[in-house]
Amino acid sequence: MSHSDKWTDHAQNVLKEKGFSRGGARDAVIEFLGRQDCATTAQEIHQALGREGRAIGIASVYRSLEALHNLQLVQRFDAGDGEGRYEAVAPGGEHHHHVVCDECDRILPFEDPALERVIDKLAERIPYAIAGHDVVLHGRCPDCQKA
Amino acid sequence: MSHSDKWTDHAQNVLKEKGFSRGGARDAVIEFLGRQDCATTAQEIHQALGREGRAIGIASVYRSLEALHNLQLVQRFDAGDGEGRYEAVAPGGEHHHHVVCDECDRILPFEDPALERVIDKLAERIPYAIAGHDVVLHGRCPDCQKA
DNA sequence: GTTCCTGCAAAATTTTTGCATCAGT
DNA sequence: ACTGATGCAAAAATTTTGCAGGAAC
Repeated sequence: MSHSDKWTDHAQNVLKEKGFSRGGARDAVIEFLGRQDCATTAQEIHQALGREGRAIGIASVYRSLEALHNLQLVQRFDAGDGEGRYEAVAPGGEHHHHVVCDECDRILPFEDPALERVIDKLAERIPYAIAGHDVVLHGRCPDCQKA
Repeated sequence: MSHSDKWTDHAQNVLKEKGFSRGGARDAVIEFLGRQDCATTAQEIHQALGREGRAIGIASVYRSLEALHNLQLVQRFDAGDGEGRYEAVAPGGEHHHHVVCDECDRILPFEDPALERVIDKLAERIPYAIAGHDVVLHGRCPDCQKA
């Protein structure tokens, strides 16, 4: 069982537990998210599924993402362009963050255990019940530095 | 000279250096940002200035924010609701981050030197020229935990 | 006087919602 | 059958853009 299968199964299980009925549109969104290795926008998901011959309504994409986000199965963040980006959250909590090129908008994922430790630690002294976090670095990618 | 005066002056100086002409709308936005202690949305800025009797066009708010952001005088981030939030960036680079309540959207700023150190360190091994960063924690605020 | 800023209105985007219909249970 | 998911279209909200008039230099 691959990593993505693990997440898609987990997501479907949680949805079933919460009393959701299954449907083709949300299944397609879940399957798509399960095989991405970085965040995608709702519009990208919609277009990609359309190209694959599994066209679904854009409203269903948003409704699926909303449901998955409410159940903390997907993480939402904004790379700085006002377009929401979504990605699967592994059940174990392992996850990555993003560096965004301010010129070409290219996004690179990265992970850093020390960063996670520091955030977990500072979360303890904040009076909120912390459920998650996003870190977005901004800068110029190697290609744009050359230019 | 207060902290906010320092930033507004700095911002105006940078704009002048870069060849911008001065104008009432952008002045109002800069003055407003200079006296906020946390991030505000473009719409909030527009409405607040209107209430103060200094109504300016919403387009000018966006154009001012865009110019200030390009010059790295303001930082933009998204609390998770798809509405961009902007705040002044101190010349020295000192800054804070945000915790957002997923239920009531209340935002609390916080700062953590250890977090800054870890981010500066990991930025070294990323092939981007890092210019800034945002950290957004998500959770439930004290009031929403009670409810 | 020339250039840049501003405001208004229109447009473009992203996201949400109403409603009829269809699929899952 | 009943409930919930889906698609389409309309609407809402945010942000961008064109253009004419006015302020800054």
